[in-house]
Amino acid sequence: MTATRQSPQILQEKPIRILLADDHELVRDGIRARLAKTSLVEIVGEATNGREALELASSLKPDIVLMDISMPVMNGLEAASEIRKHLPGTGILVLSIYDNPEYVRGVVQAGARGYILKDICAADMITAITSVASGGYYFSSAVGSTLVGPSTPAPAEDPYGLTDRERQVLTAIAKGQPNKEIARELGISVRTVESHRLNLREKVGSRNAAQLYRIAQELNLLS
Amino acid sequence: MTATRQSPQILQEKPIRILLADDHELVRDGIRARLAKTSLVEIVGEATNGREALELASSLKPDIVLMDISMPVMNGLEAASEIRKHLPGTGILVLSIYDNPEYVRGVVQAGARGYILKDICAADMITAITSVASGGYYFSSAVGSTLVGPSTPAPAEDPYGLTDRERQVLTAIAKGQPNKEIARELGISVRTVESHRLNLREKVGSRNAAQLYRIAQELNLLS
DNA sequence: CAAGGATTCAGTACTACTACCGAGATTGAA
DNA sequence: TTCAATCTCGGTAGTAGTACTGAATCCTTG
Repeated sequence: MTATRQSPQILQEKPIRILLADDHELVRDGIRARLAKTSLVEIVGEATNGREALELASSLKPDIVLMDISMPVMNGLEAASEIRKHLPGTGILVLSIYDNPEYVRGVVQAGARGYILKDICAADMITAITSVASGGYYFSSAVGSTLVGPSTPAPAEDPYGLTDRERQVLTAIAKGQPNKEIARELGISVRTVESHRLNLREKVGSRNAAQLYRIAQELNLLS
Repeated sequence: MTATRQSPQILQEKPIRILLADDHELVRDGIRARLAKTSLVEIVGEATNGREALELASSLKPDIVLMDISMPVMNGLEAASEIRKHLPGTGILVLSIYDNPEYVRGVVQAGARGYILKDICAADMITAITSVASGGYYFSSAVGSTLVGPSTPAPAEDPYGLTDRERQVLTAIAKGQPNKEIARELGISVRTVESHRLNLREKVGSRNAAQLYRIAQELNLLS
């Protein structure tokens, strides 16, 4: 319930100590150049992979670890959860090139408190760092929206190649309606419904009605 | 894909224009006092309910609307979605006393880009405002963690009063196993499984196996 | 110990679903 | 037009689940 917060208070105080972790020197150079412009932050160390990040975080005890997800030896995700485990006070800010919702979720679950894209401008990057350092969460506009909502409203991919009619029938089955009722509702014979049912089970590879519910849900056919 | 961003760039630039919306004068006074300390932000208007906030937002075109959720006439949730609809460029930062995950989700779905608690310190409030003004998302540490994860891992309430054995059977049914198989697996007779099945359907009020899947899922019995 | 719930099992009859078979009508693409 | 897919419907048989009744065993709680 209570927020653990040792919050290094910012704004005009002492600089936020940052550990940089990215396997590309070019990226590190870029970040360093950007952050050099302000006295709000100070880079206290650099790592080129996840393991190194973890070790340096332990010894340097930075306020923030700013790191890439994809790194050799140990990726950012693993590194993040390790850091959270051993150094819960350290804020983790992930820098990524992907705006994939799944990535964002994964990263936050691993313990990161922020996710920014590499096309972020200098000012926003500092804002993000400040946010995380203050104990909050920060997300770039392109990825923040993905955090909310029922995970994936999913445009509903259909890997099974179901037909429209089959989808109708499947929906009814998932609602628990018996064939007779479905037939009445769709204005077709019970035998036809049975046909659809059989075809459905064949297509999705399930043994019985109970399993069809799962499929229906997978395809987002239920309200 | 591309982030829409008209980002008023911050830090040492012109102040962020804020519209304050809270039905309690005391709270507004507090916020005003806090924000007066910095030149980064400027309060351009105040509203005491959702409708007023919407109207003032339209006329004043602030960078940020900082508002409470619970307000008379039109609550913060409705106001947020209206503002997003009519003034998509305006950042909405919600100030609340509740750290309820559902609230946070709802608020973000309604269009807010930040959620902070009223016990936030002045510096963090400014950080939050800066974050939202820059096009990002900000969440207080106490609520940010609720954003991630499968909505509700739910400790699985059981409104049906199922017994342990029944739960076992239900799990198997939901996996699509026929009674015979369930019987073998649990080392009991098929008739017993049928009994459990019947009792289950009675307890949860469903007509057939397909519907039991839904219940199983509701109770979080599936991996 | 008595009471009650959970769990176990059985008989009987009926309904629903599954597994094959085949086949006509329609439609859109090659 | 020919072909393939979809949607339609039927026969027959077997399997699975539903609906009702009744009852024995075990375990816990009063």
